[in-house]
Amino acid sequence: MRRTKAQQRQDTTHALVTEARTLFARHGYAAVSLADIVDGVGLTKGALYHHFDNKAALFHAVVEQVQSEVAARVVAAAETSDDPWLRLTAGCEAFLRASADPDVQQIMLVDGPAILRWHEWRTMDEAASGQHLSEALAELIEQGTIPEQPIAPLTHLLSGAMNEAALWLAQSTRPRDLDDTIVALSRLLDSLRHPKLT
Amino acid sequence: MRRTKAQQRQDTTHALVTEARTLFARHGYAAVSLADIVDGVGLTKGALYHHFDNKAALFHAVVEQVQSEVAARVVAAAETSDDPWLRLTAGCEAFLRASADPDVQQIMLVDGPAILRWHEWRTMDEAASGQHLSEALAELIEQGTIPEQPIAPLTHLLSGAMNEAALWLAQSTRPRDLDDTIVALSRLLDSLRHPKLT
DNA sequence: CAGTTGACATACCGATGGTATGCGACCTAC
DNA sequence: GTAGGTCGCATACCATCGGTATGTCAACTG
Repeated sequence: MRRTKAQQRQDTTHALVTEARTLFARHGYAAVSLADIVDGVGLTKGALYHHFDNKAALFHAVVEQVQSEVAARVVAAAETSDDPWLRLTAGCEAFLRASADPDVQQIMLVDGPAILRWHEWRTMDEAASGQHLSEALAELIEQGTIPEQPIAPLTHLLSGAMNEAALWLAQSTRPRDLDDTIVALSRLLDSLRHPKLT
Repeated sequence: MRRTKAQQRQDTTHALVTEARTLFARHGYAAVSLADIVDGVGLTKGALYHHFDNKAALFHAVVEQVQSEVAARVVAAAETSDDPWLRLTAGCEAFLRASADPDVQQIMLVDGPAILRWHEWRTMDEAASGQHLSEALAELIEQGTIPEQPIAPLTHLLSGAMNEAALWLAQSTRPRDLDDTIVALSRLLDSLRHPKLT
């Protein structure tokens, strides 16, 4: 049962992040104490503070994990097609479905902006799923599918729309709501490549 | 200096809510202690707990105040016209401008969903600005300006888009971003009444 | 194998949200 | 108008929690 130090370090940090993720997702950041987390892994606060600067730093690691998983699912969905437009719509739909996960809900969308100050949260979100969204939009503009326009505002409008929709869907009881939302989102996206007739 | 008890009660609660709002908006909910709040008003925690069940209840009252102000501004903007479509767009634009207020930012959009559990926050937001949005959409469907479709998903998509856009605009340095966002939002809204040509 | 570093545990502290209780000003009933 | 009750608030206190200081034993390094 001899373990190398590097492996031991990786094991404990991973265990802490995993346990923290479970508790944060279930009860919310504020309602989870560090004692709850370390007890669940059979460690003490000394171990936690050896690997993380403070509670927020541990939460940061959890958010990184969750966001990377969401980003992976979005990318996987987008890569199923070569057509930039289909990649955009597929990515958006994949994001909505991924956000149905309660972990994503509470950690990424509810506690994330409040615990990490909003700017830091935005930076992380940008680096994860937001990145692909703005890239997809840029590509569509470049190839002339949607008209020339500033990308940043559009990215935030769409990203915010999907975030809020995901939160709403989480507590919705009617299964139809998910489909209705995807349809409504598709309509909005479609409007980009069928600009209004003036 | 005799005050009736009812007035005294109203005065102190109002003072507490006002002071709490200032501090919550400036430093965020978690960073403000109850001692900070009562010191600023010249009272003690005893007074606070006589009027509010706990810290979250005080925050709830603050959110109610902020949301009612935002709703008032939205309604005022919407009432300038009789045309349902103009009332929708004017309301949306007014919401975006109202959300530029740092109080609205931090309290309503960042801390709100995390402190009040999301469902409660959503209920309050629904009762305030969200109400007018869905009513406006319903009216437009009824009069045939936009096609028949489920209202709830659309409401949440648009509401989320504006919330996120407001947060982004708050830390944006370029003044043009606000105008660009309003334009982009108008495009999305316009797509509702100029459905895609199939 | 000696000395150092790293991975934790233990013990402790200050701050903070929350509670129990006491007191004086106001209000009501007679 | 005054006695008893209620209300508005202060004081004192408690438990918990995030964070720190320090000790200890295993693992690495020369």
